[in-house]
Amino acid sequence: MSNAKALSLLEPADGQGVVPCCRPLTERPMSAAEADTAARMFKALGDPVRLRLFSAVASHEGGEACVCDISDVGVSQPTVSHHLKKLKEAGLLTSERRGTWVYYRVEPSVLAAMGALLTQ
Amino acid sequence: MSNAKALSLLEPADGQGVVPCCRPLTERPMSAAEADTAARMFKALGDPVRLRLFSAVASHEGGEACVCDISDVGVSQPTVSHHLKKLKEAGLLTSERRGTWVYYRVEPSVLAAMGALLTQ
DNA sequence: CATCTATGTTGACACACGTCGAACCAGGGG
DNA sequence: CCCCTGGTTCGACGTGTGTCAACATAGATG
Repeated sequence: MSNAKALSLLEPADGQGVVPCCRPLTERPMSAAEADTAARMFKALGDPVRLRLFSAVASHEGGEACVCDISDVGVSQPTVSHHLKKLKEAGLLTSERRGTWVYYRVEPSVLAAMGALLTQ
Repeated sequence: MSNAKALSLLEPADGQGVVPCCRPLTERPMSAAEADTAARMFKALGDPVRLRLFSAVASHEGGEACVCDISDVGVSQPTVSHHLKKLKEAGLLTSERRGTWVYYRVEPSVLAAMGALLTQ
């Protein structure tokens, strides 16, 4: 469950954690490496079910949501679990088990980095 | 070649053209319909080659680029053409033939809408 | 321990996707 | 008219993806 920090758009900060990077993709042509990591995150949001799950977590009060709160998106429960895993692997979400339930929350710096990428 | 206005995140303006819409996906859970159209655009950017092509067009001087200017991304030329078509279908690019060459340019309002979606 | 609820994992399957070579279309010169 | 160059379309092939039912695991609770 350690989330492996994914392959985000983020550079490791000096000591720990991550910092936003990435200037707008309108500024200069992206390199192959940049495109590779960024595409992984866009791809994660490129499925309607995943996008709804991500939005549901992001907009939930307290910045986190239990699976039971957001699993009403029209697909089976295993499918929900599968998509949440994909979002986690892409570095967009983190998860934590507390008692009976598992809570997901968004990785805010990653969201910021993607937003910056699409700024003009 | 009329580009069919795609299924963008954009609402048709009163008279013509499109206007940015879409509040941040952190603001409230996306509906199925919203997620459907937005996911189509994220999906289009979810491939490294397409992302580089898009970035190359977006960052090219004059806001437009001939295919010959950007087709050096490591895949065959038919594949480049295929990806550009996908980006066009997603509403991210438009194309126009002028004489011998075909020029692509980004749909700026769409870029803005996607950026707004990822704002916190 | 037995059992119930909440999630995750596995295996299978149909379909979508990325890629290429070959064939094809559009203009611009000879 | 032929041919060259820039681009798109076609057909095929292997791989990836979304989905589900069935099974497995983690805590809570009796």
